[in-house]
Amino acid sequence: MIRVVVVDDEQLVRAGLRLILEAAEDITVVGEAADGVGALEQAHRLRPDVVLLDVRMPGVDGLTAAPQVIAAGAKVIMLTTFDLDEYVHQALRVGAVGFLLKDTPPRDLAAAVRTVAAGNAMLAPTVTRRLIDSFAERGPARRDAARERLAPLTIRELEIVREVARGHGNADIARRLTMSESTVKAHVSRALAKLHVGNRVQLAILVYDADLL
Amino acid sequence: MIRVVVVDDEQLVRAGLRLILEAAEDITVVGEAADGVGALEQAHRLRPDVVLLDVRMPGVDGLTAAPQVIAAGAKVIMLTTFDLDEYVHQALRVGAVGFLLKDTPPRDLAAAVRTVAAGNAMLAPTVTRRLIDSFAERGPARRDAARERLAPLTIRELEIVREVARGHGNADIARRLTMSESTVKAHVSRALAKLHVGNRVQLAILVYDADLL
DNA sequence: TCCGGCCCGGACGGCGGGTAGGGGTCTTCC
DNA sequence: GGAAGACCCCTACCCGCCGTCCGGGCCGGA
Repeated sequence: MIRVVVVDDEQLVRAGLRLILEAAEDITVVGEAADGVGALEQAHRLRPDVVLLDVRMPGVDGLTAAPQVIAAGAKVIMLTTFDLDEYVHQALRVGAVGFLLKDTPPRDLAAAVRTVAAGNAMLAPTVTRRLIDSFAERGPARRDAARERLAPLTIRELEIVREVARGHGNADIARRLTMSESTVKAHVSRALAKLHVGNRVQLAILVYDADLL
Repeated sequence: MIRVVVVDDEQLVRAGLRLILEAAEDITVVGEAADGVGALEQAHRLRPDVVLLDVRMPGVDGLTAAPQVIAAGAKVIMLTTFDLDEYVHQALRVGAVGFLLKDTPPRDLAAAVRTVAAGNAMLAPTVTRRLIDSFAERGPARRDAARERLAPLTIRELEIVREVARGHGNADIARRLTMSESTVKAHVSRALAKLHVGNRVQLAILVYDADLL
């Protein structure tokens, strides 16, 4: 049985959600709250599997409450009437695994709760679309290309180049890796030659593109 | 009526998909193909709204065919038995707006076709989950923070700092922006002071995080 | 044995970063 | 209207760090 808490400032919405969810035999609504504070309190006291959290609410809103609710051990599905980019970005960043519009059909809502409870994620189709778009443009296209370029480097060289990309000077790197500054210079120099770049900034750019922190 | 083409190397799978989709009254399967070449041919000839494309196929597989199918004006939903990260990344990068596993229930499959035809996107829950994860860690969190840090810079300083982040030397920058090398150095120096960083590599890192190319 | 990776030293030229200051425009305040 | 000040852009000069080139030594594996 999946235990759910619904949080919304409008009592009518809460009632509607409860009605929809209770209709499913494997879901039970164990609590309600009208704002972020109540949500957090219920999350700690009732230990629900899933919390449906309205984005906008008077007092502490859903977005600010979400991180702590998640920390309390619950999966969070955000609910909203409008899927503004700002909301979505922030919600997903703080760890929400669902983002639905309030016009979601009942059966999809129940399905979302099950999906999330199972450790997966569920987004409204429009949200999914935009998430894919933002992923595609920033995709791992350059990443693979950059890694290809970094391939000829030896282990040690790569290690030093990563330090370079962190913005450290040669002296710093020498200290961190406990070696002579001359050695660091030699490694950097050979890396520059292998990668056909002129200075350490371009070195850092490559490491950055390759996504190696 | 949503016009669909199904592409899979196994005839049995194609028949199954056709059966499922034809059961929906607003969907009609107008064509089938067994590989990427056939998919592209059908896409051009039949102009379907949606193409269901198997990832792995003998000959030209779905991933390589997808870009051209999309270019032909169809929405693409990728199908696969295993949701390997590599597949997902590549598929979404080339413009697929759906990614489903072959164990997707019939009604979800039809729903996915409708969703995609409406211009939105539909992913398998497990895929959505991992997409969110990769978004959260690489999200616009640092971007905004970095832009905040770069705020105190003047227009000109920012202009120069961006050149720095491209890996250009001071002399290069001076030539590009038609000013003295001394001037460039001064700007860089003041930028370093304002941002409280020690060298130009860290400067480049900030610009990179801020996503200003 | 030779080869390749990893480590070190020294010296040199050039680039990078700090400092000081001149000229320009705009606001503020008398 | 004019002076003071703030801010930005530009420049010249000095020095430390970076990058290169020359050495060389130590190890592991083909």
